[in-house]
Amino acid sequence: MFKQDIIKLLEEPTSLKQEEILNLIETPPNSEMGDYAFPCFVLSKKKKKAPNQIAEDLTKKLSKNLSKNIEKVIAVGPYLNFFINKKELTKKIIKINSNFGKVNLGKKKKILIDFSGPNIGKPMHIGHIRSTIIGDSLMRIYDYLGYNPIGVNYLGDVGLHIGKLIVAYEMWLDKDALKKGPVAELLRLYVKFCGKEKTEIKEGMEEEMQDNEWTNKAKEKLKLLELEDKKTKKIWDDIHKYSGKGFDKVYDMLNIDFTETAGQSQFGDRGKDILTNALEKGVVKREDDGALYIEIEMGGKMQKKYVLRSNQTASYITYDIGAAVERFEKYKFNKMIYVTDFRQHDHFISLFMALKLIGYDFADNLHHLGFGTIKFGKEIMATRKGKVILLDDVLKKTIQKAEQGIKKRKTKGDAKKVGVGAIKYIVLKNEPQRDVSFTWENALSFEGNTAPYLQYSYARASSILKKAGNFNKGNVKVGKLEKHEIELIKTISKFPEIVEKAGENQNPSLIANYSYDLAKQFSEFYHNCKVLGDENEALRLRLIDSFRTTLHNALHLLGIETMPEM
RNA sequence: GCCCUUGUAGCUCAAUUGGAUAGAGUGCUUCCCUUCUAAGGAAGAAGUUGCAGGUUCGAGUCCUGUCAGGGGCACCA
Repeated sequence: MFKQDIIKLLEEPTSLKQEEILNLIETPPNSEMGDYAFPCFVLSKKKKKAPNQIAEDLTKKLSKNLSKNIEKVIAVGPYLNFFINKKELTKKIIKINSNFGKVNLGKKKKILIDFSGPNIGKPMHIGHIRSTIIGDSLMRIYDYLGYNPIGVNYLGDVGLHIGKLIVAYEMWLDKDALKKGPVAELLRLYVKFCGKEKTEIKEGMEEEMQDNEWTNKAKEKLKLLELEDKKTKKIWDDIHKYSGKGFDKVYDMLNIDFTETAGQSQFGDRGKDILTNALEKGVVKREDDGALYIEIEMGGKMQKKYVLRSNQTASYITYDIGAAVERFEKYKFNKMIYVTDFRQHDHFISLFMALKLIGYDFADNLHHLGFGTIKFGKEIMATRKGKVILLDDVLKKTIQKAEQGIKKRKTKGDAKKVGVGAIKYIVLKNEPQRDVSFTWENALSFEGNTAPYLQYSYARASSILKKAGNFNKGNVKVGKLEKHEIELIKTISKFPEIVEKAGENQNPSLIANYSYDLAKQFSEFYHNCKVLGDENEALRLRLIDSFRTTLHNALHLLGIETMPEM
């Protein structure tokens, strides 16, 4: 929080730019050494002096004109260590309000985030959920940073899996089951179809290349759908409707909203138009058999990227081109982030290049945030084989476990908030691009670095404030501070820069890790500093209140809810 | 074959974007509920950061090579 003071102090004597200094400033390994540190190595070349000597010289210079917020500077070897004025920091921290962490960095610029995008007909499993939860968290982070985030849910409603589902729907649908549990019934149909199909697959044969009775049936249905055959269309609409119900239930439970939900199928025609125009301009070329392609540089070589099939039907990239252009026209976004599995990375790179070549300059502002796979045991989940862990089941179990805990301690906690929070946190605490393994043991663990631990520390803080009743919210005298108080205050003060960094790096895990650090600092404080009845009660109540606000905001950015008791 | 990505404590992950003694959780061995919620706190054991070179004041982090896992290279999505 007082970094600016240090930068100002260093600017003149080091003749470095403010930004350079900011990047160099770091935190010493432990707080007895100082609160901020400036390493002098960079200066040693310029000044042709040993860094240790420079540190000492600077100490003498700076000590003369320290600001109110900086108490002391000392040289420790080649480092210049600053001690901030803890009383001043404390005064600031106890004054924070619910806006703490918000900053108008984005100036209302529009960021469109494409996330979740489940395939209709397939249930959401613990693998899909990563895009959903990361995307939602990014929305919240950019909102805090003063951007205007737009969330788009791009439903996968085209492709061979739809054809398969239609075949299965016609043959084996159990209507009652569909009404009772649409998601489960659609999954049953899909798995049954794939089971039949599988028995006919010859070893080593790729799915699309297959020429077996079942796959052909599915392709047949797709063709009918494209020709707008009424009966087929009706089934497709049903699948849309029923799986939509399943999705809504999940989004509702997870408390996730979208600005817009749109099926991929809506953008095929637009994509074709764009490509036809580009063909006239010569950017897109036609193969003898009628397929359209665009030449893209990949890995140093020019490669053909097909954008329309020879039978003139749209492929994945055709839809995406249409969708990107329509979105840009509709929202005039400054930036768009696609949040999907990292396996699609090459696809998005080609998409961006294709758009750029066709002449859309907004292509420069498109990003792909690819995240790793969720593995269960050693295997990746495959819906096809029915080898899925349904999100529904995971949530049900965690909520149940939370209920037991609440019952045991006879408090008023909200089991749903605890269970949902636990799952979100598991997804968010890891860096997006890494693969993560899902284990039931982790999902049901509520101790240590977990959301329930964070919520628990919030509840404890709330409990103290409740017992205190009305407390002084005006000026409080700040006396001598104890070690645990100082650590907590310092951790709270870091929150705003963590939010910025998370936005910059499109990485919610930074906030998750920070939240844990914050809660841990509070727990240590809680065990070491008595609040009620203590001579520092007034100040400590204010401090707890600030802690609670900060943790609440941090968890809000992760989409995790808090409660006063649990 | 080409390209991307990951390798850190038994397990799951951090490490201030190149900085000071690589930290947490979990599991294991102990201690603390007459004290603001024990979903908690304290202490201990546990590491050649896959391996080998290089770059420099300094490398878990950057470069090269190598080994191992995962993925991509379709007119599939």
